[in-house]
Amino acid sequence: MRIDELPSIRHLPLFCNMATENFEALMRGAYSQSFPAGMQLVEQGAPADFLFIVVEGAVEMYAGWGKRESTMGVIRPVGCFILAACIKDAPYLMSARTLQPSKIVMLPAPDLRAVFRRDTEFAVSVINELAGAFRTVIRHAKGLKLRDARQRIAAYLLEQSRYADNANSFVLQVEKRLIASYLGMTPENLSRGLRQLETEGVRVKGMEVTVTDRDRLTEFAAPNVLLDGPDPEGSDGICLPPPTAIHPV
Amino acid sequence: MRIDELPSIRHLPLFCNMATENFEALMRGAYSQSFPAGMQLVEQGAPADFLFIVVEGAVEMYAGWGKRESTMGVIRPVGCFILAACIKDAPYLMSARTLQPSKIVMLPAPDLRAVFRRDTEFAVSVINELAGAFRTVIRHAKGLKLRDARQRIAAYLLEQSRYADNANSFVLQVEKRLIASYLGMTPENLSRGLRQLETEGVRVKGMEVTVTDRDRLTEFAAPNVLLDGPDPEGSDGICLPPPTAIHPV
DNA sequence: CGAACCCTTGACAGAAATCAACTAAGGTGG
DNA sequence: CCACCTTAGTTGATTTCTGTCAAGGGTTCG
Repeated sequence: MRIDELPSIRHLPLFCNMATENFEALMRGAYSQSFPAGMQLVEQGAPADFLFIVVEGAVEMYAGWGKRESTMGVIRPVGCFILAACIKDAPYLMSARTLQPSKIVMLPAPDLRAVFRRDTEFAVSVINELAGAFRTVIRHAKGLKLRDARQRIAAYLLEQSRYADNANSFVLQVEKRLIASYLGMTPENLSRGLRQLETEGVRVKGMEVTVTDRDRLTEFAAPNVLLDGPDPEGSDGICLPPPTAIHPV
Repeated sequence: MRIDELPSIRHLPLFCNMATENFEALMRGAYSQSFPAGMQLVEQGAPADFLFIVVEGAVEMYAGWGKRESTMGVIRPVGCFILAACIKDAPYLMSARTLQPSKIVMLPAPDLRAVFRRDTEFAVSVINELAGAFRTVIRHAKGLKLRDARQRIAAYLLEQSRYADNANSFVLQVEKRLIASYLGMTPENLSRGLRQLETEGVRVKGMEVTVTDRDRLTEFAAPNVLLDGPDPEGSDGICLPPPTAIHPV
């Protein structure tokens, strides 16, 4: 475990309130490793031996069933994933692979389970992390069940705009086929949906999104704190990363 | 707070490991109340003032968006709901209403948050509850994204059969329109789906389900621990209650 | 007995997946 | 540097699935 990664991990909501002594104990058992893009880190169904922390790069969480596959989210620095499986000592429900060259820290799950039993502040942090992650997935499930494909796209774009300080122009951070999978549709359908949304106040050209009529788009998507935010509350792999704003000159 | 409900609550995984002193402190602030069927207990968006515990009866968790509504799960005795919102001190993401006359215990959320800070065993129980609930919703979301409607129905019936000790005949515990909503489809579609599944090894007549060809149904549904169980891991309103088996004479 | 309400069925319209073809961009290797 | 290959994205044609609307049967409950 290299020293230079410790501060950024220490600042994670999950670890920032625990006793230094316990944090250091936890980190003594940690591995740090760099992976190329496209490397599978976790296979769903495998025993949860490690908690993963993304220090650099990006990791896609996805789930498979037979030949089908669906993106569940993307983890960016600094965030952790598969916390719940480690706690329950149960098989991972999602697979993970790097989208870019990434630096990953792995904490042995038994150490994790031991530490929150003797560090209340850490236990409280874990509780908050899990409660937030739960709420994020509930929102995701609500979106899938209550909105149709075009409404999900519109709400997603509006949410991305909000993350980019309500900028009217911004750049998508991940491939469209990944966004499509995350939103529960095929890439073809996302493509067509984006085209159709041009009449609802948003134009997309390549990776660049421009909100042309915010009121109209807002009326169409009917965004809602109970479905779209205000903010990602937990990091356990159930949302996509925020975009970068394009600020007008 | 009546004395006679305490033992069953005390036996909940959430409370069974905490210090008696802390449990009693928690219960001193609790209200117990009986409600008729069809009573709305919680409205999504409201501040999370209470943790709810179902002592008798049944409670439906559902979410709405505009005019649409979707069932997220049913809580039966003895189970709790909206734990995550109480912990985050954030608005409820789901509404709740009684399906039957029900006896409900309500714990003030601030008490809850105070107690797990000073009772590590309780904190660990909360962690396990939330981790389980998270995994249950992830499974639900995976099912929605990876399976089509008929496959979801088949998997649901097979899961119900498993809960009924792998009985080949059992009785559904909730209205079909509620099951339909939970599975993310209209009642009409569920009805047609059930009809079509007669060629895949299961027959449904009224509320009674009979598995006529388990191998065939299993092949069709391709059930999987990463999607369907083994068991509900958390109770926070994201699954439907198990059926009762009909044992052959 | 009537009034709801649930469930079912049919007919239809709309949505989404699939299949196929084509473009464009990026990377590789000669 | 260019030819080639791979892959993401788009578009169109088609089929399949799903929701909607409407009607009728059955049940429960007042």
